[in-house]
Amino acid sequence: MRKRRGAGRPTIADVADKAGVSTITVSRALRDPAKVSAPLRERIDAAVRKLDYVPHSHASALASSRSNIVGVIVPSLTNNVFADTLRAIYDELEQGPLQVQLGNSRYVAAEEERLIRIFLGQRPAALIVAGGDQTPAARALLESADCPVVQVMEVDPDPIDMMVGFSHFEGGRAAGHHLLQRGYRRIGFIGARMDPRSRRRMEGFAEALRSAGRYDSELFMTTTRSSSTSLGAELIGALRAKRPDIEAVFCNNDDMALGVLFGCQHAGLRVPEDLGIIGFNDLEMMAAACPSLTSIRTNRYGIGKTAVDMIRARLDGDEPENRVVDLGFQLQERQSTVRRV
Amino acid sequence: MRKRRGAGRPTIADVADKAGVSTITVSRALRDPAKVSAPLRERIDAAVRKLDYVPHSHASALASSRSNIVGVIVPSLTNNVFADTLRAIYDELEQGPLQVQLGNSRYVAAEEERLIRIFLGQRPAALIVAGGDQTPAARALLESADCPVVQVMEVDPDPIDMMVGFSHFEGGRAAGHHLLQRGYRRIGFIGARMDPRSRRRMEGFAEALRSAGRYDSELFMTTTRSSSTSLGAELIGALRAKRPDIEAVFCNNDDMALGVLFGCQHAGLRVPEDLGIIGFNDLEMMAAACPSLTSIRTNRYGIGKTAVDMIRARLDGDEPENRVVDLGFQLQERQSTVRRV
DNA sequence: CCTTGCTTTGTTAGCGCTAACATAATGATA
DNA sequence: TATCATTATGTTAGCGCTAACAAAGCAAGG
Repeated sequence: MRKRRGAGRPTIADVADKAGVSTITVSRALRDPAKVSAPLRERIDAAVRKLDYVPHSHASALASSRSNIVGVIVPSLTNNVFADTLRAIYDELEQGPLQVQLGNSRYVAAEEERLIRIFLGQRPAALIVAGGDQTPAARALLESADCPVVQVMEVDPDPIDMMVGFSHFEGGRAAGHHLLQRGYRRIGFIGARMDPRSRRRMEGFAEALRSAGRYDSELFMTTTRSSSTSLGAELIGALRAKRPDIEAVFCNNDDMALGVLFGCQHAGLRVPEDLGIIGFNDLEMMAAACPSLTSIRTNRYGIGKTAVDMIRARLDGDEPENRVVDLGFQLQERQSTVRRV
Repeated sequence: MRKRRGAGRPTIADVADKAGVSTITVSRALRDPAKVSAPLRERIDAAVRKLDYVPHSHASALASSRSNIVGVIVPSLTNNVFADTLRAIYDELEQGPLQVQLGNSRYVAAEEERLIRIFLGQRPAALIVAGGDQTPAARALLESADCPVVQVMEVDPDPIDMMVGFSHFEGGRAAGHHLLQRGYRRIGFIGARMDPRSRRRMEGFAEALRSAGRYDSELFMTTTRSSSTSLGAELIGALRAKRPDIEAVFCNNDDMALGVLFGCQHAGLRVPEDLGIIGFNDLEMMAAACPSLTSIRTNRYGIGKTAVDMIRARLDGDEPENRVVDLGFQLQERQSTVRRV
């Protein structure tokens, strides 16, 4: 006789045998208990426990053309910003049967497209992608995907499907207004990586300065190198070498801002007296730093939570009220921008 | 007639038709091209490209009882330590067909066990789990898993299967020796979370002090709260309130160490003159800080890379030379422990 | 009592792929 | 040339689950 394959773990048929029902009844009892009468449900649950049965997710996915996988594509694993959002997604999905599959696009659009292709090949239950700057091909793929798609971290009037985040442009503008209001005049910008979101922050910031007649492109310094604390220290050094008269600087994220602070301390400059500093994201360390650092607080955890809520709603058949949710930001004013007059 | 299901994307049968071969030949051409003659291979490749065929990973997993999923279970998503290791895993696996499935146990052993169960239900190609402190049930599950299992971040003479990391006990001991060698006498410890690895660091540290007759339990302060920069500042404040004579402190990680530095700065204490500080992990910011912070450098990226290498070797049928790889650590001495005599 | 409509359970036939076995084609050897 | 070993391809039967349809059970209404 031909050998049987697999034969390791108990299958739904074993559970059905033990409970004295058909396999489809077991299937229903596990996926939608309301569809099965109480006594059968109990017998089935008992059999499941006794056999230590774990449904074979691949078989389920194949039979139903729908997996329990939520694909998540982020551009970085080491960036705390995404870590918080990811943590929220994991926390939220933990309750249900959905599993996260995480992809790292490393800020490369082509890589993101490749990941979208792979994920779609697995018929995911839903997809979460960071940002709104997909390649046209990637966007087309996502638009024709027959599952909910949530773009996170940004807002845009024209989402692929659903979207939750905030306006980076407005965040940058708020940073600019804050420094102007504090009386700073020669105001600069330091930006690393300069992905599309950082660029929009910079544009909003420049816009604020421009509308006050304070925009000076010489005080803007950017690089495509990835952001880090030491890079922040390095760039403020370079910027001050070129323009020692700079009074305040907006950093495209908090790591850079912390680096600027360290750079000032190493150079013997006082913050905020000699240089005002404002960061972006308001990571936990910003409040602890000495002096504490002003930043634009963003609700990264809330973004992840909302994304999952939107997916859940859609999977339950409800249409979310708004396809685009703006979670906003708050300016957290701290010592690093308190200018003595 | 009964409706057909699925019917969306092209299947392997479509490719086989187009190339004029059988499905199994297509299957072989895709998985192991050497098994198929060159002309057929080319016809098949052309058909794959023309149809934009993506293999259905669930069907493959079901048929072969083996998925292309590498399950990774870490206790935290926001801890930079794991982020670096994860990044290495993603970087390495990107080349091949293997996909990462990431689980977050949040430092809860029962949650880790649950995740192991779920992952095993998917017949993963391999599993990577953080640390060596699984519950007995979890350990039993992993021992009977018919796939490679790598425990990362630690070393232990008795691995479940394979292991790569370093000795936290020795790391702690090195920190202790360093402070002693620098002439510090009243030496303390600050630890948050106090997961098993932090505890082993503390034990190694205490061992070093004890062997020099310098161990003073009053100078050790721990909490189960999760570590953060502000918590570091808070704890050093509490410790100094109790024992103003403390001269140096080892922190169970770098976030705490940075917080201790900030706490000292807020309190007007000089580092290292009034207090020496040494951290653990040597995150990027440690070198940039002012003063720069001494730390124990660990090779987190290397751990992830090595874990994948070990898995690859095993899947290729080779037995790795060593089932336990110790990647060690280096003491990075910086300004925060330079004591003037 | 039968009909109607609902709920609960079962039967059957795949989902798309690959393991195992079968066979044909090729080359090497006696 | 016949025989055997090897390689290249094909046939068949599932992997474990669920969609679609079928049927049985039950209550309410006429």
